[in-house]
Amino acid sequence: MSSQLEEFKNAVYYWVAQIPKGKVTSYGYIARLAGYPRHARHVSKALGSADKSLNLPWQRVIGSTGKIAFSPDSNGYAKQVALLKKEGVTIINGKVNLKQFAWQFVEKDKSTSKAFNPESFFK
DNA sequence: AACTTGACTTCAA
DNA sequence: ATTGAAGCCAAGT
Repeated sequence: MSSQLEEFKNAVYYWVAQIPKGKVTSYGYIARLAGYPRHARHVSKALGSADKSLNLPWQRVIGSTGKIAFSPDSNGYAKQVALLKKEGVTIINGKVNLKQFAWQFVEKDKSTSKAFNPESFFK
């Protein structure tokens, strides 16, 4: 059996992997999709401990206000900005214009929502 | 057991 | 638009 922590991580990784190239979303949003509301801070922790072989687009996860979560002088900050710019996302003063780049997982199309089922993605 | 620490969020000045 | 306090919660000291 897998620990609850693994469940959480897998769910987070799954949803982060769904973010389309050139779009961004927030830690809190991922937490909700994963089924763990109020765990935004743990999403960042999970990403930090994610295996690099998963090739997760971690750079597409930012703060709820569109701000890069890393400290501006940090190493990760520069890396994240570079990666985002590379895929067409514009960053102004450390922030992304959410009106333009925010990703929302919309389930209005119920017929395809089945394709996005974390349960079947792992294992 | 008590306190600190985050790649967070929300709300009120 | 900015800032700061408070709320959040699992992990680490």
